[in-house]
Amino acid sequence: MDVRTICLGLLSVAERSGYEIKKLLEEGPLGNFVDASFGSIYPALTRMTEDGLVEFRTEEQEGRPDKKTYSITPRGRAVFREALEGPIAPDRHRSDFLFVLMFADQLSPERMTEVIDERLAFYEEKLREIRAELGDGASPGPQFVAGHAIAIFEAAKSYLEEHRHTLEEQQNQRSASGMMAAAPAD
Amino acid sequence: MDVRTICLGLLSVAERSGYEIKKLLEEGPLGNFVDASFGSIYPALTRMTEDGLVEFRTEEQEGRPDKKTYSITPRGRAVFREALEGPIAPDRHRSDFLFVLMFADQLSPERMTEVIDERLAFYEEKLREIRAELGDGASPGPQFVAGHAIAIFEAAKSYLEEHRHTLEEQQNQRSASGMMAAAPAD
DNA sequence: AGAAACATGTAATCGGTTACATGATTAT
DNA sequence: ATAATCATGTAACCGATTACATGTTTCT
Repeated sequence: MDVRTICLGLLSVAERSGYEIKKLLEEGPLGNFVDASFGSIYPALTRMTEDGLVEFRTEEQEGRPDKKTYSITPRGRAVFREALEGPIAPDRHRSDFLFVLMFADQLSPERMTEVIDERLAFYEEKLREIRAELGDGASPGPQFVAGHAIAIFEAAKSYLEEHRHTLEEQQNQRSASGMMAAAPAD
Repeated sequence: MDVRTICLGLLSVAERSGYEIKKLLEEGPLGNFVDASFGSIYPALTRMTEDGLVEFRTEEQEGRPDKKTYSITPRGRAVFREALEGPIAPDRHRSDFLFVLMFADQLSPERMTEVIDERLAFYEEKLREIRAELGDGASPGPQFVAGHAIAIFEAAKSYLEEHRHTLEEQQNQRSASGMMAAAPAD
């Protein structure tokens, strides 16, 4: 999903400024699965205005740049509808954390404990965050997405809690066997 | 994690060619959480050879380009160790699927059913795939990563199965209420 | 006093993808 | 026959990130 489609989607629900779009992507349920920076949002909005997919109204403000509130045009809606009906690209879940754990046997016991504990703390905070946001008034779409985020964070957390010992036990063996080191098997 | 570190990691376990690295990233447990294309792997390997992090031995072959089998050098190992000890970037999970479901109320019932059924089929295939790969002989790291993939795919699958009705019921309501259409609330 | 929120925009850079180039062997 | 696997490499392109530029108000 490119930044243009993302903006179009958010604007299909309500009119918003570029700044507000960024905030929604940081804080909303979508925050966990979609991302875009100011440096991509503002140019996308400008370009889509040229293409007639969105239009904006300027609200004058003191002390700040004038706020540009964008709304989607009928053409924009049509383009977005096509995006919703077209093929959906597969998820891409990149995890440096899991990459690091792949090489568990090269980690010191302290490092292992550190990264795992940090991760668990992260999951807990994330879960608290999402549950706080999740007011009961949300419509089905956002509600579903937030719930999905909770489901997978919880699954990841439980898995880590229940299986960390498989990584930590090995650590003990390595410590126990002294300085034999050398490259382990695949 | 950049491509260089990824290659270094795989080479820290055993010597491999660029082609084999690509295959491991497609098929191994890491396949779900790490990615790199030939167009980035080959240049990375060349550059790391120049930097003395890896070295290669050429195996002559007929009918194909000579195979270059890379192995990690002590300096490469040191660099990789540093990467393992440095800060771990947060996961980035991008999902066009969830983006689309965010706008559930703009989807036709047929489309909704289609995307959900496709997704469930995808989860099932993916799970079969991972379980097939997951020989019992794997070392703790890879075993953990594969298990993690299974855990989150299963969680996602269950969540979708158990909550798809929240999206589909709304669809019925829309159908029932006729052609009232118009923009829904946030 | 200082940080964070509000608000938009541009330019340089960059890592990575896609497509191209080449071509035999093996499995379906 | 045709597709897939094996095998490396380059070049063009591209979307996006990061940093820069500017400046007030409000919260801590």
